[in-house]
Amino acid sequence: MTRASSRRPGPPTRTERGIPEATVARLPVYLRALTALSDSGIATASSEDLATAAGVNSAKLRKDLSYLGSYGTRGVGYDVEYLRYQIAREIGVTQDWAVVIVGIGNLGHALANYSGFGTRGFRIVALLDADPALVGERIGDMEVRDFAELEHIVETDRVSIGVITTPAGPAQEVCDRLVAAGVTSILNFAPVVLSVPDGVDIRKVDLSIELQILAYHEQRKSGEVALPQVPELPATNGLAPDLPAVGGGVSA
Amino acid sequence: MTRASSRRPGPPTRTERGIPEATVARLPVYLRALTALSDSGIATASSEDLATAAGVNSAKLRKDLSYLGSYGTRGVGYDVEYLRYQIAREIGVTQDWAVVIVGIGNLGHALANYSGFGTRGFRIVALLDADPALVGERIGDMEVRDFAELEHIVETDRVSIGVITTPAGPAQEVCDRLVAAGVTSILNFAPVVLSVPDGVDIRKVDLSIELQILAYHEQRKSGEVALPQVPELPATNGLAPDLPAVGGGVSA
DNA sequence: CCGATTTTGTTCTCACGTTCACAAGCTCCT
DNA sequence: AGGAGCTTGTGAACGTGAGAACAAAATCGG
Ligand SMILES: NC(=O)c1ccc[n+]([C@@H]2O[C@H](COP(=O)([O-])OP(=O)(O)OC[C@H]3O[C@@H](n4cnc5c(N)ncnc54)[C@H](O)[C@@H]3O)[C@@H](O)[C@H]2O)c1
Ligand SMILES: NC(=O)c1ccc[n+]([C@@H]2O[C@H](COP(=O)([O-])OP(=O)(O)OC[C@H]3O[C@@H](n4cnc5c(N)ncnc54)[C@H](O)[C@@H]3O)[C@@H](O)[C@H]2O)c1
Repeated sequence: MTRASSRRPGPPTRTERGIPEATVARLPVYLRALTALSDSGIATASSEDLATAAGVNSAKLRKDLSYLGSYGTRGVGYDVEYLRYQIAREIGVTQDWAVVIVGIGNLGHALANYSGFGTRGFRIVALLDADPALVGERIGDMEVRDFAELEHIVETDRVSIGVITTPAGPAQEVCDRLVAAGVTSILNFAPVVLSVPDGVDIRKVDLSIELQILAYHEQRKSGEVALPQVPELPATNGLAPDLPAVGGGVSA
Repeated sequence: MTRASSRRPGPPTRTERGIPEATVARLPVYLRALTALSDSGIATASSEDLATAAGVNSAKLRKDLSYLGSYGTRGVGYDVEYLRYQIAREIGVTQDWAVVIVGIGNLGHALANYSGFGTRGFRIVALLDADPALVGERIGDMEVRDFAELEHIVETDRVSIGVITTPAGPAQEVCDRLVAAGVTSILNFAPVVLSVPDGVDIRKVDLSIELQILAYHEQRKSGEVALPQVPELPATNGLAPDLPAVGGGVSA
């Protein structure tokens, strides 16, 4: 099977060319914490200070940073500006990435109005929508353009990141168009599972899911160990035979 | 959280009263997939079908579902309606949870206008803002109310979930007020690390972080193994001595 | 120049999460 | 009725991540 892939028997994945995904997800948090410290005029910070600012354990922070290299000074700590630059470089936000937003409804408007992206390594180069009534509307210093211009814009501005804020229905179709146009990273707000070819990264932001996760824990808090729990399994079976009459009998 | 852990030394965490966090985070995805199947008039689905719809591996899906109980039928699959109800019950969205949104700016407006929460187990009971100019504004069938009414509303409507969409500055203060008022679950959109007492759950949605994670992978794609990489470590040290002259000498 | 002190970088161990693989169990066909 | 064919539920192997602990390096005071 996958035995042929055993290159290094002893050393466990040296730094080589890969930072653990869990670490990658925390680097932006450290970056933000460092920026805050820098803005406060703090020049040096220990792993303990940084960990507190980032809301993590200091051992974890040190291990995370160690994947980037040895940027601290023992007995002293980390130079805030220097480390900030190193992390920004590692993430790739030392220069701006061009971004298009597709679907300028409620959420698209909010994103278009948000000023926080420009200061964090991203530049919104186009707001696209398929609705002719929206095309031409000005939002800040930008104008909503027709979704048909996608391919042209992606090529001209070398866009590699796309944000989908359309309804769930057209999301896959929009996604396919983005990929075909050359976009290789997608941030999806629509509540659907998008499928993309290899080589394209996709991340989703789903507010309903976040709330439902909170609800799960909330339920546990109130009921603690109580919970009606319902007849977990009726001794024999009784699964398919008797539907629990929740949403009414489904046709089909 | 890590309190009552050492109860059973031998058996590996029987179903008891705890579903792995990673599984909890996927249950809402399964719930949505089941709802979609149900809407399509499909009465039964195999783990393979479900896994495809949810965008996960079928073995993972089966293991996840096994934490809830034995709700499938071997050789057949899962009854869509039945399983949907069981998951909804486990998550706790068989009845609605009351939610307040604090900070009715760009993002707050978008959330207030969103109709998707009501159908997924949540009921927005109040839109709160500290800005007198906003108070009284109507959004859909709701009216923006003064943040000062928070305590009253939380008590009256038994609110347990709060959403923070204020700027980063006042977020911790708003968070403290929410907690003091009795809210025990918080969804935070402000780009800050909030600290809350034990017993309060907090989740964050951070768009800049999502984009930066995409940027990291994007950078890897283009440069592959290239990347200027910069003098990773100057042979000796050279860390603290020579600041990289990025932000100039800070007064610390 | 040396030892005390501080803090990093790393190693080790344990816990958690994912995937494979297959016996157990169900339905349907002959 | 009995076997063939599916599909679930789960034990076991494997991989990743978290945290404790500590040796290695750097500063500072004497
Ligand atoms: N608004 C929220 O707070 C919120 C919360 C959670 C999730 N979401 C999700 O985010 C997405 C957007 O939500 P919204 O409230 O902004 O919806 P919306 O209906 O206000 O906006 C959707 C926009 O997409 C455009 N659009 C539709 N089809 C298109 C296509 N094929 N190509 C280009 N543009 C197209 C529409 O013209 C519209 O302007 C939805 O999937 C929604 O489920 C929104
Ligand atoms: N808009 C976006 O697309 C977007 C994207 C990413 C992150 N965010 C974050 O989400 C948050 C909200 O963004 P926004 O664009 O809606 O900001 P915004 O400035 O439009 O709205 C903030 C609202 O909060 C209210 N507010 C301020 N202090 C308050 C207090 N103490 N109590 C109650 N209300 C208070 C303000 O009156 C205002 O209405 C910010 O933290 C922002 O960084 C927004």
